[in-house]
Amino acid sequence: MFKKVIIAEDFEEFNLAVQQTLNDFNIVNFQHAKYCDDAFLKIRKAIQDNEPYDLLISDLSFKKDHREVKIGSGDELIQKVRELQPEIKIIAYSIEDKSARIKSLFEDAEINAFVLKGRNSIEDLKKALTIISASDQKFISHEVASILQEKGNYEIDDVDIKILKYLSDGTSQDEIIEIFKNNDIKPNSKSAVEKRLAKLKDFFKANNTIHLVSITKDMGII
Amino acid sequence: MFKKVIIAEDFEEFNLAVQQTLNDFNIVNFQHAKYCDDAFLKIRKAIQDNEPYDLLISDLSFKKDHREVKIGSGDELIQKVRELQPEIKIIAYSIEDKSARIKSLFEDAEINAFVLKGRNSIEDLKKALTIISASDQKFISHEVASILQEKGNYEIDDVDIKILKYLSDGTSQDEIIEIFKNNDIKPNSKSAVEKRLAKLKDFFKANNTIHLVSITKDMGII
DNA sequence: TATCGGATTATGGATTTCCGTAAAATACTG
DNA sequence: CAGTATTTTACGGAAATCCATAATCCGATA
Repeated sequence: MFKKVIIAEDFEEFNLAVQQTLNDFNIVNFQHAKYCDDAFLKIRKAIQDNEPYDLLISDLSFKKDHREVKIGSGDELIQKVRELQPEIKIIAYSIEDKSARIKSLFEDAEINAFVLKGRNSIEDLKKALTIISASDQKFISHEVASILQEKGNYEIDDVDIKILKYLSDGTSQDEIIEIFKNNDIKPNSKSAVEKRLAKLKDFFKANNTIHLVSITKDMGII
Repeated sequence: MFKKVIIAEDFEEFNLAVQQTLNDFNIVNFQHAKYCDDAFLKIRKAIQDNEPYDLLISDLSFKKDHREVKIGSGDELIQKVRELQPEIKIIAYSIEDKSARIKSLFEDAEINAFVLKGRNSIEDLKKALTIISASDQKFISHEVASILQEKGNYEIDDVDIKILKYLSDGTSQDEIIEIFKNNDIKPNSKSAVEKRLAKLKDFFKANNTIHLVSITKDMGII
């Protein structure tokens, strides 16, 4: 079982529950941070002191408040920690159930477990701890397990997302093309953008561009 | 202080924290429900037994799962409870920070306190309990307090919302007009809908309709 | 009933988006 | 290098939306 754990979680309620769970596993050496920045600093410090953490339990969404932060989301924190300390085990612990985001966590940041906050999340957290401490097996809450099997959104690339984001931000297609040209983004012709939008509308079964933006917002893609 | 409390909250973590807080106030007679339906039944039963609750602490968003429910959100639960038992005190306890929703809770359902889940929510919960048990004063977490002062969205009516919802659902303006005509919704001409959209875009400072839908989605209006 | 004001509806032209076709550029293959 | 395939770009007409103006309806009031 894990010896030294760090929790990144802004809500007291979840912190309390996680700590209680760790106690149940007789893990007493843990710390928590309410901001991603703090968590990252602690992890780096621990490495320097040659006493690295062997598990990170991190929330994904952190509330913004008065404090200015460098790392604003758990996704970023996890990514940076994975680079800094590749062998650390990571549990994402979040209410997030958007497939795009979870998928990218497993594929890009290579998290070891995803525990969905919900009616029985503590149970899941215990399972995750048991499984990933004993092996390199992954764990994912069953409510969202299916999304890992989903045939990929691999057809949707970075440029598509950019277009969608700009659209949802009130930018017209003409303006987007201008921006793309000024920033040397590769397909930047009127018809290329139009074609991509047509493809996206087809893919997401959207009736029109408004619908498309609405759908992709709901799915957490933008 | 309150004698008999019911908590409607689907997350174990929050239930635990709230119950601990009640214990701190020496409130021992409380129950909790993970589904709105259950909470409502308990409240009704308590009235019939002549032992009504004097406080409801309710979350707003409840996760959907396999179980079929009649009351799907805290907003609905609160509304129904307020009708059933007008004198009960109600604390909304939620992560929700969309002004439209909070405002309507105070104005329509006349909740007594709104506690925002966040880094210091337990502190706020204690304040709310103290204040509303002793008087008819309202409490609202300071992070969202400002929105009650906001000049109203009173310019936006039911038809506006309908239009926005249909748009975000992929319906074209022409189709919306058709639907309005078939359902005898009062302004149902091309230009009336266009005029309303122009007004909304002006109000929300949206560049175009896509932007408008995106903004109103973010604000929780649709 | 006459008239005023506000809201709704009608109309038409400018702009933007939509969508199909075709040319041009680029990549890949033998 | 020729030939094929894929991607990007160009063009143009159809459709939808945007926007300003004008006509019409409808309730309130004296």
